[in-house]
Amino acid sequence: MVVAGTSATTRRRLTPQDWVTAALAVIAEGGLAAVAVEPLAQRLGTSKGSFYWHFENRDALLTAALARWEEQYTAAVTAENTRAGADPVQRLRLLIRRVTTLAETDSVYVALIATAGHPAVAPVLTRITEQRIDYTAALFRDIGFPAREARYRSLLAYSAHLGHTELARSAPGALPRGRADREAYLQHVVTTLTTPRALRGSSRPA
Amino acid sequence: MVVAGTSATTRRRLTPQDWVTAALAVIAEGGLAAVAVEPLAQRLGTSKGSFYWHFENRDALLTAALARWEEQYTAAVTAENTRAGADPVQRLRLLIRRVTTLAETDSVYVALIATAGHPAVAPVLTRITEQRIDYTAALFRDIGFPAREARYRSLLAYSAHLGHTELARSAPGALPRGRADREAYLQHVVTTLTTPRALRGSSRPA
DNA sequence: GCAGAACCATACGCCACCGTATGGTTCCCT
DNA sequence: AGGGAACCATACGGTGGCGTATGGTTCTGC
Repeated sequence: MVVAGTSATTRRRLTPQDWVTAALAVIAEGGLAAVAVEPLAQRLGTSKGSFYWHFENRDALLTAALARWEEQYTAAVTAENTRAGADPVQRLRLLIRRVTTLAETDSVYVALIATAGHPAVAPVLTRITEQRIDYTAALFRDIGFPAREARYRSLLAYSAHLGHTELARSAPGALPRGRADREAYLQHVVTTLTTPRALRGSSRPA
Repeated sequence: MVVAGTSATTRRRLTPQDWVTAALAVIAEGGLAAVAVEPLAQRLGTSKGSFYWHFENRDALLTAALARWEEQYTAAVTAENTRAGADPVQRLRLLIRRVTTLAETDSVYVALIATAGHPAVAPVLTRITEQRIDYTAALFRDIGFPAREARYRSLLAYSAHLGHTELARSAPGALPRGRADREAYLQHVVTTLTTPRALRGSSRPA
C-alpha cells in the first residue's frame, strides 16, 4: 500500500465522524427514520460490530449527527451574513436570498422540520428557530422599525421562509419555474417583507 | 340488551368508517407512522381480524383516511369562505384568519405536511396546495393586482401560512403569546400581505 | 329458527430492525 | 517480534409490526 492515513477512498478503519457523515447523508435522502444501523453499516461497507464500537446506540449517532449539522449550518449562515457589510437593509436582503436558496439545497434541514417532534430534533430546531428570528428581528430594528413591528416582521419573514422550504418539497410545481421568474419572485418577496407600509391608518387599497 | 343499532358508545360491530376515524385520530397524535394495525385494533377494542376484513391492507386504510380528511378539510375552508360576501378584500382577510387558526387546530394537516414525501400523502398535499394557491391568486386578482403580482402574493401568503403552521408546532414559544398580541400580529400579517406597495420604482426605505 | 353471510379472535410465519456476545483482525508501541 | 488496545465480523435473541389462515360468533333474510 502506498498511501496510509485517513484520506484514502477505501479506508480500512472507520471513525465516528464517518458514521455521522453517512447518517447525515441518509437523513437527507430518507429522513430521520432512514437512519438504521444495519443499512448504514452496509452502506459503509462494514458491519454493526463497528458501529456499536463507536457509538452507544442509534440515538447517540442521531444526536451526534444533529449536533454536527447544527454547528455547520448556523455557522455557514451567520458567517456568510455578518461579513456582508454594515448596511442592515443589504444584510437582510442577502440573508433572505441566501436562506431561500439554502432551503432548496439543504435537504437535511427539510428532513428535520419534517420530524420536528422527535426528542432529538426538537431542541435543535427550536434553538435554530429562535436564534434566527431574534437575529432577523434585530436586523429589522437596525433598519428602523420599532421593536414590536420588527418582531412581527421577523416572524412573518421566517414563516415565509419555512413555508417556502415546505413548498419546494411538497409542491415544487407551484413555485416559479424559470430562472428569471424565480428571481422576480424573490425580488417581490424581499420588497414586500422589508418595505415599510404606505399609509398608516387606512391600509385599504383602491 | 336494550339498545341496538349503530350509535351506542359500545357498538358491537365496526364499519370501515370507524377505522378511518381512528386512523385520523392517531395521525393527529403521532403522525402517519402511528397508523399501525394492531395498536389501532387495540384502541378500538377489537383485533386485526376485524381490520383485515374491512381493508385490504394498511395502505388502503391510509388512503381512505386521507381521502376523507381532504374532503372535509377543503370543504370546510372553501365553504366558510365563499359564503362570506363578495368583497374580495374581506374574503381574503377572512381566509387568512380562518386558515391561520385552523393551522393551529388541525393537527392532521400538520402531520401530513411532515410526511409530504409519502406516496399516499404527496398527491393529496399537492392538490390542496395548488388549489389554494390558485384560489388565493384569484382573490388577489379580484382585488386588482395584475396577474403576475397576484400569483407572487398568493405564493408568499401561502408560504407564510405553511411556515406559521410549522412554527406553531416546532417552536410555539416564538409566536406571539397573549390573545391580544396574537391578534395584533395577525393584523400585521394581513396588512402586510394585502396592502399594495407604497412607491413603485424605489422601494428603499429611509 | 336456521342457513349463509358478515364480522371478529387467535395463532402463526415473516421481515426489519435494535442491541449483545464473542471471537477474530489489524494496528501501534516497545 | 509480540502483546495489548483498537477495531470489526458474525451469530444470536428480542421486539414490533405486517399480512394470512382458520375457526368462532353474531346478524339477517327467509
